[in-house]
Amino acid sequence: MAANILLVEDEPAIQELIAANLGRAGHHVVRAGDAETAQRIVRDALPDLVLLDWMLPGMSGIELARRLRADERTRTIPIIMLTARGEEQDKVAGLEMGADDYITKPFSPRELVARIKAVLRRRAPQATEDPVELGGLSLDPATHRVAAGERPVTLGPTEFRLLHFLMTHPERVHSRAQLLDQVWGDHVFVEERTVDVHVRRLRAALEPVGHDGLIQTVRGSGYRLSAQPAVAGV
Amino acid sequence: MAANILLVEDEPAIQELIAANLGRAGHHVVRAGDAETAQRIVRDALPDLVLLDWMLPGMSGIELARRLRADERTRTIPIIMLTARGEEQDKVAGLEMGADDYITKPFSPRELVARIKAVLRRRAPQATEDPVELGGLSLDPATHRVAAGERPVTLGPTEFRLLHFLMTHPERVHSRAQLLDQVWGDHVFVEERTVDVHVRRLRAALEPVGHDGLIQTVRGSGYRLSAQPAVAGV
DNA sequence: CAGGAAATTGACGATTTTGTGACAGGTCAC
DNA sequence: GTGACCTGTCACAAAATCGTCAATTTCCTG
Repeated sequence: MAANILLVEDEPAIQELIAANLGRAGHHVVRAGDAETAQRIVRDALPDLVLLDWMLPGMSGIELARRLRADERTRTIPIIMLTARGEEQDKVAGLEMGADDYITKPFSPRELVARIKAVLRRRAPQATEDPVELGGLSLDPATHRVAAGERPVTLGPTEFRLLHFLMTHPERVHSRAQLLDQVWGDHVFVEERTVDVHVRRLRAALEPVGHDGLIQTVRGSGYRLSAQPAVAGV
Repeated sequence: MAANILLVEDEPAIQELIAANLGRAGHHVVRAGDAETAQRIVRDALPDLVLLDWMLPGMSGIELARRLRADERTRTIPIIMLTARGEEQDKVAGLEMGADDYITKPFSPRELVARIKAVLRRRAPQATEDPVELGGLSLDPATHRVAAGERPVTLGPTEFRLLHFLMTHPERVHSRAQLLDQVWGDHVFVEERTVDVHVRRLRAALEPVGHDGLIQTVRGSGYRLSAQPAVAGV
């Protein structure tokens, strides 16, 4: 249950206190004093969870949260907000922004650790930065490129993440609900049928480069990416 | 995705509101106004999930949660806490107690339904995920594939579940009623003859790949899957 | 060997699930 | 601004699957 946690907090004393407690709980903590630094660290280190103070000098916490949610690589990283008492409207804004939880200062270390545990438990591990290759189709998270042999494939952010997940978990059938969890993140509320639409868009992008049978429909269950054809004819 | 949900809430108005929303989402809701009643219902009905208000007359929600976690049979039933704003310390206790999630009042029906779905989903992966192999026939729930040696077999969802059940319970005779319970679910109302039809469809799919005698009819009793020939005679 | 119960089979309409095209908002770079 | 994406949701079309029935066939009993 140990995790890499990025702590974004401008007050040194509080930063120290929290870091000490998280360290004692077995987590590895990286700290940032402002949102800009935090943003860079997130991109570089892709932590498992971000503990985010709402009141920051410069870019606000809420703005940082928005940006993390806007970037497809960081979209699914859980965020826990730290808010001062009485900033009710901020909480609402934060939750709408896609924060997974919030905690009001002052809080007990015990509570903080418990919430982190709960949030992490909700999320399945995934997302590597390594390039993936499968049946002539290659995808590189770092450069954000997809290619079928020589020919490049252009995808929207969501289709890219969807394909990335499918390629890193091939052969297996994924229900629409699981795909929503893994690709969209479990804090979003979207219709399951939305998955169908994105699968269709992905198929449409893959078909002209000769990968039409790649994503298969398993009726009643979900979708599966497989190099093998769904049925071997004859 | 429909589930049996136990709602533990003492305030009639809220109880009504939540129950209505869950009902609309396709869940079957049983209600309890206090922890003692709830405890009895859990033991009798073993619901799929417990929605538990923290503030209850008599035994508190937290105490109920503790007892559910202490009992072997109820230990794995997911619990979602309903808390009022500001009951911070209770949340901590609840999460440490093993609640799977919590939601703060007031909440939107949509969010509640979404969280329930998420929790049930996480609980979903069962031990039924293991591949089965029997007499040259293999079935893998994870990839949703069936193959006789090299040759793939295509099945509809119901035939797939039927074959899965038969392969995990081979050499035993199952009555039509038992098969309906196990494969269709014990709540559906379908004719027993329907089982015959699906057995036939399954046989039809298995026969071209050399597994014709696999599913045997036991006249007057039901069906049996066996690698052994039906009769030793002749 | 006849009678009848039990099981198989083919057909068919109803239902469920998935594919598709369109559309209204929203975001972002210019 | 504004125009080029991207997204999530619909409504409808297309396809696959389901459950039931009635006609047959099989099999046991007496």
